[in-house]
Amino acid sequence: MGTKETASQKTIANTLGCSISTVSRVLSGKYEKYRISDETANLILKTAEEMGYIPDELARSLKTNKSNTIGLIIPDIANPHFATIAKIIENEARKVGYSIVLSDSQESSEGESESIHLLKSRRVDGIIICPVGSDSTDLKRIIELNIPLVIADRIIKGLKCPFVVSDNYRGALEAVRHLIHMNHRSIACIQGKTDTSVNDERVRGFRDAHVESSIPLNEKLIVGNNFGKQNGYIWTKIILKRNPRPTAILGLSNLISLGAIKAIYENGLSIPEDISLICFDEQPYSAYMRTPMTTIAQQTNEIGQIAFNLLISEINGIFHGEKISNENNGVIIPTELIQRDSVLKLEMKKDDRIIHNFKFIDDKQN
Amino acid sequence: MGTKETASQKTIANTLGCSISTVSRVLSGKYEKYRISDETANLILKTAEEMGYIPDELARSLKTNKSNTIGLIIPDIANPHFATIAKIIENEARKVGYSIVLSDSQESSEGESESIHLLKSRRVDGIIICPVGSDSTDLKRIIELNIPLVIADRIIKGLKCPFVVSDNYRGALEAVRHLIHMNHRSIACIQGKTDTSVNDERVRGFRDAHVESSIPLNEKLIVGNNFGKQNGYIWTKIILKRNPRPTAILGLSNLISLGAIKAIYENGLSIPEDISLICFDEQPYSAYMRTPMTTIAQQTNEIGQIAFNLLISEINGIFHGEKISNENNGVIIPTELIQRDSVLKLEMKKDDRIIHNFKFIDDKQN
DNA sequence: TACTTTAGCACAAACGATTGTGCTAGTAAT
DNA sequence: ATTACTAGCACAATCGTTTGTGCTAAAGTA
Repeated sequence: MGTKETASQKTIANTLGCSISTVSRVLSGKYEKYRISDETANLILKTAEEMGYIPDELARSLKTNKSNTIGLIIPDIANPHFATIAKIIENEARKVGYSIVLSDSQESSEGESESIHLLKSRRVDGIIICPVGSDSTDLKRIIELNIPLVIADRIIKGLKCPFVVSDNYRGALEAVRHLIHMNHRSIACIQGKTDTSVNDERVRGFRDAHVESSIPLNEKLIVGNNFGKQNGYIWTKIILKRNPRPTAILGLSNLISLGAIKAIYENGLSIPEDISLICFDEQPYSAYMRTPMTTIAQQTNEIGQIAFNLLISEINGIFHGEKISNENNGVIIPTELIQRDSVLKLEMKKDDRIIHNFKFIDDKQN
Repeated sequence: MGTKETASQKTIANTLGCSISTVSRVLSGKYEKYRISDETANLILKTAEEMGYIPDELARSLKTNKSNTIGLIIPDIANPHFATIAKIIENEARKVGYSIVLSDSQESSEGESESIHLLKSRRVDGIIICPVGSDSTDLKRIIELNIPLVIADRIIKGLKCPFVVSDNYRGALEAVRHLIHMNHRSIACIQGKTDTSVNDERVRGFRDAHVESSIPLNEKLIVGNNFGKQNGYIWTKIILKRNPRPTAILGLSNLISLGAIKAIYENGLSIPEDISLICFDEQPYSAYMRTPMTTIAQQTNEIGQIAFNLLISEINGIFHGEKISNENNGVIIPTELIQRDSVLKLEMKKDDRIIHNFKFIDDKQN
């Protein structure tokens, strides 16, 4: 029971007795170029308004070969970090007339492949992806098809495509430096999903901070395998049983840290008196925890903003025939260590005194 | 420099010397109905594979008048509550072949109008909206156009359209009952954006809880005007100066409560010894705050799930010519009070003893 | 042999827009 | 009066699909 048939240029042309092309030119504002009289133009504009004309973007895209749509693939949109990135991208995109097709890959490679396929079908003008793993075959295919692509939040090595990430290496490095500065010598690292750049860079920072201070690194203190709360909980439980117990934990994600906190409290210990904790990802509540958390903050807004800008450059570049992307247009955003109360300054033993002679590692990335 | 021209049915037909229609029928799996020989079919399938054929959903949609796309309008995708809803909807949608076009209305009516217009242009098959205000003109127009619509998380009165919301009234009612049960008699309510159903229902619950227990309600203790952190902070600061100071605060959003907590600590007070606090929205960190929070949890996943199911029903209903929506297919999801440590049991004065004779209000909604 | 049936496909018209080109009538120029 | 412009629009192809219908040749029937 269609109350109103939706008006098309055709309907307008028919009721007015003029041709579709005239209607099109008026409605798209190009009526001067094609010398449509003001009279006709106004008439068309008026009836279009009256009939509630809404341009069909699908038809338009089909003809112009531009969908004004960008695909966004996110591993978990419920994660505030990604949600923030998505928000910025959506807001920026809308300002310049793009819509966002959102895909949640659910941290799985299959989901990611599926999403990519979907977006290709929908002929998006470009794709921003926070990739799930380190496999680049799908992404390479996108590039081969000349679909503008930018990678956000995580790096995939060997892929010629612009990217933007936090300086995860330096973030971890500085966090551990701080721990060492507070005289911690036995630091556990609960990591996230291995083989992702985010995780591996953070672990690398963790390692190098030990190396530069000549602190022996106990490999058995690098544990865990995903970014979730469970992982943090389980491994903290295990670590707390170690003898001697580490004096500090570096949690490589916000959720990991939440799990760690749960385990610590469950065991009747307190932070930072019994064990210190630093976690990645500043959150609105970080300051309001039982003990306010020392965190490594990422500039999430900037990541979103830059990802979008990079994509627009790609789109325009490709659109004008010049492919501008190369390996060098990657952007690395610094992190910031926010010190609160979750790290305790330990008493220093005499023979440990040398350790403050940091041999600062020259940390080159990319 | 197009390395590969993208293959269309036309290209396939040309290289094979057969007609486009045959290709189409084979690729869409309807070749039996049209008696295409297995030989031809296999040949087409094979070359389609080889040429890397990807169906053009735009063209398909144009022809079939079905975009397999649903529009999702969210006031703030960075808010975990909405992000969770979005996630569920995306995941469910994908299972049945729909893509999501995401719009963030940024809590503004203009943003919302803009989004709606955009989605109409893109010929989405249906829209799920978490509306920003109480204005229904845009939404009415959607319904007039016969575009399937469902409203999630917030209600708009007088709109004939399926919806799903939390039982905000009962959530607040039970929270305040609990407070009263713990002998609080002077309870402040820091509210969110007025004129939204979420807020107004919660305030109504707040009021009725007083009424049913015959507790005098001090209107001056209902303060605030948006769901943000600032609002919670500012009004808590003000309230703490009141004399006598209220013994408890009901925060109508998670962020409001975070602001309230900040203000309370800043003033050197503690929770719950100096003042009790209950907040809406359970969060992953609620249990790990300085004092674990008593919260009113919403079943966010269910909201998303049901919103999606309602939309699919609408889409299928309309698609088959029968409009099934009416005022009665609204779904209300119960909330759950999660008791932790942020509410203190007060000593009861003698003359207050009657108050436990709850005249339970018969709370009918919609 | 002549006629009907059926398998197997091609033709062409849509869907709603864009855009190069062509056509007509009025005005200006010679 | 003829030619030359120009203003103002219409025609028709095209984007990549889908789908109703029509056509041809081989097979079956009488």
